Amino acid sequence: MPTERDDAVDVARPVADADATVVDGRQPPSARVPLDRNRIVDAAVGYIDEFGLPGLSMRRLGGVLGVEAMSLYRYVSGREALLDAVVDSIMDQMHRDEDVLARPQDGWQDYLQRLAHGVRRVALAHPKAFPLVASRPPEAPWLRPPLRSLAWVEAFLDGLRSEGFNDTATVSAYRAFTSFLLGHLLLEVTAHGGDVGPLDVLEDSQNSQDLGKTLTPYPVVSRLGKALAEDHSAVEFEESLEDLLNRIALMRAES
Amino acid sequence: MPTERDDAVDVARPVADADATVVDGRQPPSARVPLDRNRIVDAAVGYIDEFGLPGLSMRRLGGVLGVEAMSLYRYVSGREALLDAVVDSIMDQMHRDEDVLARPQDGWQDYLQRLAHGVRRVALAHPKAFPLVASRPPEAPWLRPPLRSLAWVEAFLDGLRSEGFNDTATVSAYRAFTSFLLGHLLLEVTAHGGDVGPLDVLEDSQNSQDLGKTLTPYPVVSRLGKALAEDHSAVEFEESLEDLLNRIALMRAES
DNA sequence: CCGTAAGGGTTACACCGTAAGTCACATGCG
DNA sequence: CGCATGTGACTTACGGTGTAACCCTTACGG
Repeated sequence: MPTERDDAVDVARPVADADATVVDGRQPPSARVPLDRNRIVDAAVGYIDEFGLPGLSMRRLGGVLGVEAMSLYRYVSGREALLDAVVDSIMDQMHRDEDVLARPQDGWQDYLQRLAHGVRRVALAHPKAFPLVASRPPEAPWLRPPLRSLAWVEAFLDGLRSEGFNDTATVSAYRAFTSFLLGHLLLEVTAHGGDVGPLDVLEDSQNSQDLGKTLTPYPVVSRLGKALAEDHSAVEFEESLEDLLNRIALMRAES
Repeated sequence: MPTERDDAVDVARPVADADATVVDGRQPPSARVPLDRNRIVDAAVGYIDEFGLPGLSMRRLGGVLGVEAMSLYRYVSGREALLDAVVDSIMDQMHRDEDVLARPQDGWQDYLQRLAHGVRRVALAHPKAFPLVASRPPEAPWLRPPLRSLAWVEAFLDGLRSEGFNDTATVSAYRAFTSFLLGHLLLEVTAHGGDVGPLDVLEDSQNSQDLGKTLTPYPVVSRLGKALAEDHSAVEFEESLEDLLNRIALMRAES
């Protein structure tokens, strides 16, 4: 019994409702254009890139896809799983972008350089999404269900093993490399407006803009503020990466 | 038209309704024990430490404090502000724990060691909360409203300035130090059961535990899994920190 | 004794994730 | 051809969330 609610629904109803009983007979065979998991995940990534993670809801994502929220549940088991898939998708983007994950060919140093820059490029391409990636790392796959973005981990470990790293050196290098990327890119990305705050997207515009010289009890901070805000992090990334590679070289030698 | 919904509200109504008018006359002066912002924030920190960030809701937090959710809004302007306050509180805990933030006395190297270990101790003390801290760094205080955990930043910058670092070296050191801590501690903490990021799942216990030898298409990962899961990260922290200090020494010299 | 304001409770609303049921159509089989 | 079956999307419904707006009780200063 349809109960005819006061129908305040003002969203655009796509199609196929009011006249379902009429002849219609107009649709070519597959008018349904079934959505698939990839379309959903891609839409989610796009939404996060544009509006940020907090605004992403199942209903809203459904709206983007011209579909009711519940339809998504046929392809993703829930919001959490969707976010996992988003993380995976972003990480696998490296694989598509170019051969970042290919076995080392010019020695492990260049290999790690490629890897690092690949990840950095991905992070900067999705500043709003990267904190999400960072906050759910490969999910300790060696315990529990597994399945996060293991292709990356596998490529790293395998690549180093094939370059003369023994097991312990490989593991140490993995940890050093990972934490380096995590720290650097998180910092870089949040400086670039990658926020995690829930729904401030709309506008926070000007309030209390008369902070001309409001009392800041932190003199050094306020003096160095401009310098801190500046963005030569690309250079710093390069330098830190070089140091990291030196350290990894020591690990390899010590093995 | 209000339509008089079927009013099925069956929640337990607590107290203080039927007999409010009676004499009572028993309460000593301040029976209300007014809650204040600190009590709220502390309760929030405690809740996150115990149950994780995702489960924290205003109503639940109110319940912990024996208060209705809406009463919290008199002290914190909303959930987001509350989380900001939690981050601040955790960061300021360093200040209380001991004199981590005191000006350098044994040279800047020992100062930075103290700082690093102070932060690490805080991170390990609140593994469930640290990802939250990491995901909202000092909020680029030099732009916009400011006010995150600037005491820490100020201490760092001031400490280094007083130890012969010029401005650019100080800023570079700050960035290197911060990203180092971010990366290392995030990794360490999430390995220790730190919860996932911003606003996520409540609880998903064991499902599909029969992963006896499910097909893992990642041979190296599964072989090195045990080693990756092991936890000698304290040692690694120490070693990486030492290398970092060397790098910072170079920055100081180059200035 | 009466403002008056603060501390807290109560109601209401829009939105969220999602379990469960339904309906339209495509495709198989007899 | 008719009918069973399955699939993909829509609909309804429920409990939970953050929070705006209002109400009530108490404390206290005049």
